[in-house]
Amino acid sequence: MDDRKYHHGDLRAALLAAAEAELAERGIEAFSLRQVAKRAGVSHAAPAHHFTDANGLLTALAAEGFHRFLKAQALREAQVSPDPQSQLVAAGLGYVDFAMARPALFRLMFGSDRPDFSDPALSAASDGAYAHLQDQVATCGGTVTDAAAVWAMAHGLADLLAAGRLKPIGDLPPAARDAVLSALMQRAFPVAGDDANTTPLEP
Amino acid sequence: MDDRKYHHGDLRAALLAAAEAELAERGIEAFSLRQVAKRAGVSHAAPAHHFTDANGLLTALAAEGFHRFLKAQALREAQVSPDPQSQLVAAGLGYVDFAMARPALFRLMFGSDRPDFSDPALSAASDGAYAHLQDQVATCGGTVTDAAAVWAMAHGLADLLAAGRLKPIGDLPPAARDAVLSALMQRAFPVAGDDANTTPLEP
DNA sequence: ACCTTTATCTTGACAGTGACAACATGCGAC
DNA sequence: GTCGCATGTTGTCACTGTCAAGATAAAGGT
Repeated sequence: MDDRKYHHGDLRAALLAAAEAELAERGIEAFSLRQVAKRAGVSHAAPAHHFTDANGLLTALAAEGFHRFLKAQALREAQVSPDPQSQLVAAGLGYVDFAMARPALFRLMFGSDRPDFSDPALSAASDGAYAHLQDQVATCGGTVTDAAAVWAMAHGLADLLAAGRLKPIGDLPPAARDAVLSALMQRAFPVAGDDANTTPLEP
Repeated sequence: MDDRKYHHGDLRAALLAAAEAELAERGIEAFSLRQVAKRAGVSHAAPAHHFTDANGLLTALAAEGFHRFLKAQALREAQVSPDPQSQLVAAGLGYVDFAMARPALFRLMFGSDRPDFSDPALSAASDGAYAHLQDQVATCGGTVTDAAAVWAMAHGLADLLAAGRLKPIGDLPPAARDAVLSALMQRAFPVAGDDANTTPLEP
């Protein structure tokens, strides 16, 4: 019944999938390379040929995570009107979607020292996510500080919700939750001309 | 020269201090119980008598962290006028202060599965921190949603700054940074009567 | 076709880790 | 004083990540 061949064919992808499953089930703190290998049905030293390190695997996984991260935002953006403000809020909702759907992966990407951010693939993926935000804020006519505000609000909501805090919001039905989150996102970047506290903080 | 006695005297406190130092130097991912014991000058199994587990030590450390966390906020609050708005913003600055001063401890408290939050001491400490925020927002006449907004903004800023992201803000000189952070905190909770986008989200 | 090179995977070893058990020490209650 | 028990130690076990050496098969040259 064991139809595995000596050469797996696409072990790299299989290991990434196994690693993500392990991450989701065990959490990042209990992550074990040998366990991942066992899950992929392969010897404990096999991963080293595709990812040099345990951290190497996590680095690749984080990079893949950032691509899915952008995809989650794109999904939300496609569902609203194309005006810049709506797009920005939608991206924020996608940010939270991702964090709640894959809390362990989210934590790996934003709250772990293990991924090597000097790795070209991860660095590029990470920078891409930041560039997307920056673009959106710029399109809205916002400053660097505005970008920081939006990012901080989205990230704070995402991180707290992923950690199971903020229950009053996390336990809301999806529609109601989206409404609250949208309102909160808009606080971070009030539309221009609202009132005094929206005067640009930077020239 | 080794004047240590068989019974340490206050090993519990020494272990907590050693653990915090290890956490700061090695990071949470490389945290090792045996290393902590060695640092405290004690055998590898000694910690088990004061904290049952490695996680038990981290739980106690997190609890202590929450107390310092509140202290960092109190420090800021004492430096501004006693009106509720200023106090709330000051608490946010204290939140960020703590995260930047002790990023590893911050991560242990807010982004780790290892501390046991069902532990009475940690639970109480954690609840205390949340209660403080809730009180402040209530004093300002804010709703539960307002509390979430303030919390998310402060937490997002703190987490991103602790992770070394948000460089444009993190690299600012303290005074300028405080100014920006204060402005961002105020976005999360615009003073009542500002304009339309501040209409309460909840009755 | 055959042989060589190379990538892929396995087996075996080693030091370090957390947890447990068995034992040593000495503080404090009586 | 001596005895109980909290406090520390030593020894061991299974597990982990990493490295080295060997096995297998795919690819490429002749």
